[in-house]
Amino acid sequence: MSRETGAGRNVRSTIMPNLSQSHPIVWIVEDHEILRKNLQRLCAPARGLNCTGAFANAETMIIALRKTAASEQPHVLLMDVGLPGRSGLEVLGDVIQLAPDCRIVILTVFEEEKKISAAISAGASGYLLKTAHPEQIVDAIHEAARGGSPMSPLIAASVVKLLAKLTKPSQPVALSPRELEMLSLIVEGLTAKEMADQLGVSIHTIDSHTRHLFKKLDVRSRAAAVARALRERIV
Amino acid sequence: MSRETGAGRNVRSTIMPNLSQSHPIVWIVEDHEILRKNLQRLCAPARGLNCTGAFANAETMIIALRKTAASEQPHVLLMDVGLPGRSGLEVLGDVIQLAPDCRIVILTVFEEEKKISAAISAGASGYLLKTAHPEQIVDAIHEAARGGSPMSPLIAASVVKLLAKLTKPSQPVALSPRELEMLSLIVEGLTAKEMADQLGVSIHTIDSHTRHLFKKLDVRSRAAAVARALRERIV
DNA sequence: GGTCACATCACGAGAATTGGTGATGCCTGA
DNA sequence: TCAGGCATCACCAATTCTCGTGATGTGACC
Repeated sequence: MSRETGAGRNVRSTIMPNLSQSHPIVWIVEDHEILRKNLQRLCAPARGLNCTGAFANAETMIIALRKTAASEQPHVLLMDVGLPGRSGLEVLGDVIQLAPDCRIVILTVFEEEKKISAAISAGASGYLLKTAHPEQIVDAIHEAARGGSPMSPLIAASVVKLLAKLTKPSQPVALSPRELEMLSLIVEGLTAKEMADQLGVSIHTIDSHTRHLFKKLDVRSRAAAVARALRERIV
Repeated sequence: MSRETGAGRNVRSTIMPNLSQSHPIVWIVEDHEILRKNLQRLCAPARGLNCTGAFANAETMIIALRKTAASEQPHVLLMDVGLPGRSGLEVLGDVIQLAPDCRIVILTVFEEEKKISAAISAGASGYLLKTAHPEQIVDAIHEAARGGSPMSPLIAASVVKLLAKLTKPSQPVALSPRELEMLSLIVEGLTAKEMADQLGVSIHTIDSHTRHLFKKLDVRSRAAAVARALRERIV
């Protein structure tokens, strides 16, 4: 997807070099030197980009970022998160702290769900497979600068799968309205007495409903009931 | 995914005997007639696609799907989920039930987070904005058939935002390792005695830890502790 | 009209939880 | 060396929860 849509984006930059100020500032973190140089070349004014920093590792990038004035901070940070595993995602927090508006695009080889979700939690915006074509990378950087989250379809598939897992309703248990109410109040942390007061019924009633609820949920304690309720999104 | 099928059915099999077999079968649901015809034209063998169904609404599509042999079911279903709001996402469950291997690509106008997450929960794979270019749509269908989840960067941004919200660690409470263990076991539904047995310590110890835990979590019951733990992803 | 699910209420016993208070030993960092 | 955090254990009292076994009334459904 994302063909070269940017036809009219910045063809004029070759004619009017000053316009490069409006080009997204791009920083690159990539340990492989040749790849880094290639990426750097790719983010040229001719493509509407302005690469002002390229680093071999995340640490030096952070150090540089610390010394950079807000106006010169990158709009998009293209980060290789390779096999090493370390040194990549850990610094995302620092980046966000130092440059809250910087969009982070991860460049990765594998599509491990774990790493992807970790990267998202850490604040990354886009995810590209290293197999992406140069034009796709350029497009992605522009999309990211524009507030989008460019990602390779295969990575997106992982993200979708994850999100589906996290949001699926899954309410196989049929609870009566009253039982559902019990469950909600228990989850709220109320004691049986408080529930009775709040609902204006006797504690015995609460007790009875609760026991039916337990039977349906197949649990033997309020704590376990809460666990089931929250995990299966019943409440 | 599962492309092995498609044996007969193509009129042009006389002309291009075997080629179209490898083309993903595409179905389209789009109420706007002109748009539908355009999409239909787009999914042509020349682009490596094989559109065998185009419907004005989801209901007729489902009816058709019910009558379709597994081997002729679509590999990719392109669905317009327009303003009506209804009639779109509700049927996704049916589609998945009838054709589990069918990848569903949503074509939408807006990027509402709610609808997007609803669609994902319902089982959609890809999400395109209607502003996408024809070639992007074709690309997306191929990506979907290949198991990917093509999505417009803006939509992906919503998805990422959602996922980030759902997976953010948020552990402002500093618990000791032992207290964390208590919490985990409580969430598992164990009683204090069971915890004591499992950990090989006295129930008094469990008791004490649990009370410290409660103090830190600012709760007064195991149920409430479980609620906090799960809601804030402490466990 | 009978059955069934549901909401309501009740008693009683035993188990579990919670809340004080206090003590001992271990380890770590200042 | 010493304070402080942590894990461990203990006793005691009050409260709460869990469970068994009831009961009544109401509405839905066949």
